[in-house]
Amino acid sequence: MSAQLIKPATITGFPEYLPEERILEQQMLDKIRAVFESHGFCSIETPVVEKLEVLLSKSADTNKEMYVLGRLQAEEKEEAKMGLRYDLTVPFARYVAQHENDLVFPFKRYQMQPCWRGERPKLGRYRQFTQCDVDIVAREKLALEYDALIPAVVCEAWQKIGFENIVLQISNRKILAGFAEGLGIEKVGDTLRILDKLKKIGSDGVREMLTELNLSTKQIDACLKIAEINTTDLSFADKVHALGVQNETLELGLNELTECVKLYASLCKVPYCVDMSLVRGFDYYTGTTYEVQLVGTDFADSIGGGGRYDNLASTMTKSKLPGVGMSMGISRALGVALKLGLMTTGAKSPTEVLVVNVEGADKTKMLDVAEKLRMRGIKTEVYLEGGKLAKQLKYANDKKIPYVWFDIDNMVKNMETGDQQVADPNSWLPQK
RNA sequence: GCGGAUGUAGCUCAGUUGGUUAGAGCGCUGGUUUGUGGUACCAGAUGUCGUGAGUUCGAGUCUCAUCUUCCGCCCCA
Repeated sequence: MSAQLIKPATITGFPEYLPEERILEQQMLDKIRAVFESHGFCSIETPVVEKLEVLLSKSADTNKEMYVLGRLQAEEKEEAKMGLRYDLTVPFARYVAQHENDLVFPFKRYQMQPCWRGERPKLGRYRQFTQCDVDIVAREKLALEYDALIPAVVCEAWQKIGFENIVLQISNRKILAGFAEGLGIEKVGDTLRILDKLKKIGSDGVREMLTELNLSTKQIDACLKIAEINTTDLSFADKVHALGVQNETLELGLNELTECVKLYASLCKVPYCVDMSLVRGFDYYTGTTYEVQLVGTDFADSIGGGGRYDNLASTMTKSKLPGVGMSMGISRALGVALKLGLMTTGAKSPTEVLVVNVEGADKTKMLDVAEKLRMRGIKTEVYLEGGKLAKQLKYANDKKIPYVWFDIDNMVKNMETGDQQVADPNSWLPQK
């Protein structure tokens, strides 16, 4: 009779959590939300699906591992016209362009939703992952101060959810771009992309790739020199100037970054590191760029990043809508933290109190006790079916429920210490 | 998509030069303990050895194919 059982399995890269992991994630999301809202950011959500023309509007790079969507009933040759969002920034740009007349600027929003990329999964890299983005978008001109505010808010959020040991990497694309221009390099974009790999492939690898780009040895030497600049104070500007390249964009970038870093340091105690090789993959960034890195672990990838984008919506509206924002890679951070033992899971349910069914107990009274506790905000469940007390206590223990209530004599048992004492359901409070 | 590995109980893994009933720890179930869990002790259950074919008297062990997962590249949270 039994046909071959289907092996229950998720598709690699699409994470799903056990209750205790999900509780951790929920707690993180709640705390992040609280931080964002404390700074006045409002929440929006956008559809998981966008038109391909929107998704590809700012990076026509079809090399990006993007999921496209079609219907099973579609005509055979019908071309895919929609896809799953790749990040939250591009849909946000569309949102702002579309609803421009209904929004109040500068528009401050946060968004916590999943994104999809068809990449090869590995530790901290998934095909579906949740991002928490905060962005500020203005009309015409967005003050530079916001470039400092955004990382301060994001770093505060990271700290609130238990990532104390982090560093903010910061740079400004105008510096590297202006520098390259000043050197007479034509393929500025490609050059920056290669320099971004410095930490990963080393100076020899970068030199090799830049040589393939037909840069002169002199140009390559200069590029490597600037990309290797790495400071934890404002001295980066002097170090860049010492390389002797003159360029207007370069100067603008240095001034912006100096102002930004100064303000950031006064807003936030999370250490920063000015890293000239930081460019980031998305080509829509036009100025400040950030990455958040875990320190003291083997995990080298960033857990978040972002930057300033002055023209993100330019393909969708004639209005000028400059913005700056950052993204927190919450799935990655959680996955890595659990894997590296930076965090451990706790309870398997939100229950704070389990009302147990002692033999001879009055079920109405049990439910009444539970309701009294709930009315005061204490999360309470009732072991209605009864049975052996040992089994009920094991249930509480397995789920890591901190308190058990014996309604028959109004005793509360602390499951951690084993202490038991008489309590009044109208006034008792769990110790947090 | 390309390159390199991996695959044995729910989990982490052992399994000698192919040899008969495939193991450990953890977890799980039950008991010691008729109102008290978590510790301890005792007992027990569990596997088409990833899948399919081949070599062989005999395959978890060898060969081929296929799939899966993992690690790089690409890309990036």
